[in-house]
Amino acid sequence: MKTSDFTSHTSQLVSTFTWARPPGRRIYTDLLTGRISNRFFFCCSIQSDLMSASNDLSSILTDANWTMYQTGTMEHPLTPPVTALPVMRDPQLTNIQFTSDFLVPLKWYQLAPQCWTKQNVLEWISYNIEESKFDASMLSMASCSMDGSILCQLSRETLLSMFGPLGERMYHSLQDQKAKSGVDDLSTTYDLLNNLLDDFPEFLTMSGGDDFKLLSTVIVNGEEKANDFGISGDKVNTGGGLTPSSDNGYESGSTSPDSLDSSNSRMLSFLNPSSPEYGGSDSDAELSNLHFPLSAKELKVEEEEFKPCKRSRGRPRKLSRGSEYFIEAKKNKHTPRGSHLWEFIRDILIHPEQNNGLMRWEDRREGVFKFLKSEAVAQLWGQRKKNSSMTYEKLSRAMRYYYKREILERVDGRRLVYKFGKNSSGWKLGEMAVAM
DNA sequence: GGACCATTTCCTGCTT
DNA sequence: AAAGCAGGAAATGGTC
Repeated sequence: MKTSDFTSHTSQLVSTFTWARPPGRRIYTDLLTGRISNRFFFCCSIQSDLMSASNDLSSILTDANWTMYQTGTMEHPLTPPVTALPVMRDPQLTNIQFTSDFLVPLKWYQLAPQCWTKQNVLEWISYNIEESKFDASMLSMASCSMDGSILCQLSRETLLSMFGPLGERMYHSLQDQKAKSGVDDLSTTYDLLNNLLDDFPEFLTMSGGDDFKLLSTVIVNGEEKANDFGISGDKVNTGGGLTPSSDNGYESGSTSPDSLDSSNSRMLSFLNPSSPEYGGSDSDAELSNLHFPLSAKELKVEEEEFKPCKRSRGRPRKLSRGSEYFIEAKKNKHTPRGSHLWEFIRDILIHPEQNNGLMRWEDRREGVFKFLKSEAVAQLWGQRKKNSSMTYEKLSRAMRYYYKREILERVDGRRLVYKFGKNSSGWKLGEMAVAM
């Protein structure tokens, strides 16, 4: 394979390892905040995920719509081949498949469920819906917003609850797929990527910008492996802050398609409620609220549905009836006390080895600091608060409230720069030394 | 159940 | 033009 070939298909490789690109952020956020109908969201969320994964923006959407609309007898595009799983025969290949020239993202039936991306999960759902002629209106939004690692954590009862009449089928389908894939996929994928990067060092430099990010850690049979690709800063963290994943061996990771790179979440697990350090679990609780009452025909996105609808001010209600089950599985306790925004910010700053370039001190002695990745910090804060629609704009409003309480002081004329005030604590070097 | 706190969300206007 | 800042207003979730 030539380097140029590799370059031209980078996004396809990346699609199997990353998801950090947020092209659908606005649409996604607008949906969560009620500006766009759920029906539109269904399409957008799929597209959003796909944009992050591939240059082909339409295939999964096409598949989903195909499923919803199709009444004939054509073969479904997501239908697994009748033949044996092609990829599982080759333990060297996991989320990517080599053809003569390219790297091609694999389908759900070619992967262990634990390795499924959100797209793969959607494909799997789509396939089963089609096979069973299931009415999609029964489906919970929660089922459309998780990746395989989360899916695999769900109990049979949760699946039954989530998929209703289709639950039994989905459960068995999942079990079948698990049984078919006894390969240590991620482990080999990790090694494979390492080898690829050895062979193609250019890859490290062509991933600049915000287009995508490599995973900095990979979970292998319940253990994360640090990325040792030697990249730092915006692209990849070099591996500090590893945390064990959840008990069953699968890390739930971030659940928002537009949110912070899950690697960042792990890097900052000390700040993350899903990490053992916090004892809670991260989830997109709001998503499970969003039952999309769509039938197949209703999936057509009508123009008027794009019009933003005005929503009420303030924080939207979190839970609705019917979603408790999924939330139950994800959420343990309420937010621990003492986890205020300014403390969250402080904790990022005082763990420089783990803050992954999110923020930095401008003047440590004076308590002046700067956001380097404002949206990423906001996303992380959103994860902490189980709020997938958090933005820097909102976070900064909360920050500005601290001026009055003198927890923060204004720093005029400098963007993204704040200063701790006299009512903040725990950031001064002296204080920290005492604390230790 | 209500008061209160700490945000969250939306908004308009302004500045960089 | 886009992003960020400022701050009012209204709303929520959690705690007491």
